[in-house]
Amino acid sequence: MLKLSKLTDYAVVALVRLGQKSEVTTSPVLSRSTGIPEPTVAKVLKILATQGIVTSQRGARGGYRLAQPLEEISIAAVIQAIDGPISLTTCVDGGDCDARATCGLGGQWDMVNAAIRHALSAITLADMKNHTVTDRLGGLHVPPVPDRPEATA
Amino acid sequence: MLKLSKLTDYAVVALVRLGQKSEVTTSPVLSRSTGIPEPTVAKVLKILATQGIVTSQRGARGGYRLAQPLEEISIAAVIQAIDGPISLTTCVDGGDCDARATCGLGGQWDMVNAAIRHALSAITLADMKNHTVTDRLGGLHVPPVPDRPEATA
DNA sequence: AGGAAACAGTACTGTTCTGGTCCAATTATG
DNA sequence: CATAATTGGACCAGAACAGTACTGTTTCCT
Ligand code: FES
Ligand code: FES
Repeated sequence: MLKLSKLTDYAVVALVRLGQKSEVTTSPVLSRSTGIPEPTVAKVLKILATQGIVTSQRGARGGYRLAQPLEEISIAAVIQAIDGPISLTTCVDGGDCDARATCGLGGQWDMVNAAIRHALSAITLADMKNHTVTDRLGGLHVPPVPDRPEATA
Repeated sequence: MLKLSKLTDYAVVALVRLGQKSEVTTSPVLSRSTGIPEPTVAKVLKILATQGIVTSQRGARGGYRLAQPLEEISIAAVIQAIDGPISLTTCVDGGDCDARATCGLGGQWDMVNAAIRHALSAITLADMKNHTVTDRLGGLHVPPVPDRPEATA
């Protein structure tokens, strides 16, 4: 459905909230603060820790902290941390496609894929927090769209 | 994984190949021409027919034909026909999100979502065929990313 | 008219992936 | 040193997806 997992959405929310705290924060605290179920936010933070998005402190009095400021973390980074690499089609980047030889459209998907990746890389968590996404989107608004004839059912 | 279904990939391949034929073409022929397994290409074409992307001719000597020229069919249209609507997060467009009230970042995802949708709408199947995707991509390359917003924390 | 070719629709099955839960390892505290 | 707090990693259930198979309907050719 071309949708990213709910975990990724939660990750963004948790990270933005975490960026507003200056001290190490535990999963339960973030859960209450964001409204995300506690086990889920815990899992998300765990994954983000392995990917280096946040740093973790084990043991009592432990918790999580951002490894980088919000401005340095892009949406794409979060998506890749949770959802895995951004690959629109399975063919890109050496996927095992049966029709690779005969499909005809060579690395065209790679281009589209790279475009999406760039777009998502341009938006940071700070943009999400400050609601300045619209501002950033001016760059990727694709003005030259002459006509958009939808499928006439 | 932020990837669209393999069926969608096949759909694009089949449509491009179909656009190169001027006559009605059958599923088996398209299968041999593209390398996609015959049952799969049949299924894809069936779906595309219901969505009005292609027109079908039943009976012997039947087959499929494009309902519109390749230049008029956008990638987004194909994706929506096969994969369903493009909604990056479940929250957009009235999804049932538990943390809707507390998540803080309001409709920010909607903006990102709309940007992706626009980008995919700007690329047509003809671009895929003619390998002119890179050309179109100039519009959504997001050059203005130089300035990082100041840390408000 | 009869048979063959091709699409239409449905249903089924196997697999993958997501989302969520549980228990073990680790560290500060008293 | 014992305890409590907190992360880390493994595990399991559910859903979504891809692929396949079958039956029915329509149309052309003989
Ligand atoms: S490589 Fe997968 S369809 Fe072309
Ligand atoms: S509405 Fe779903 S996380 Fe904000």
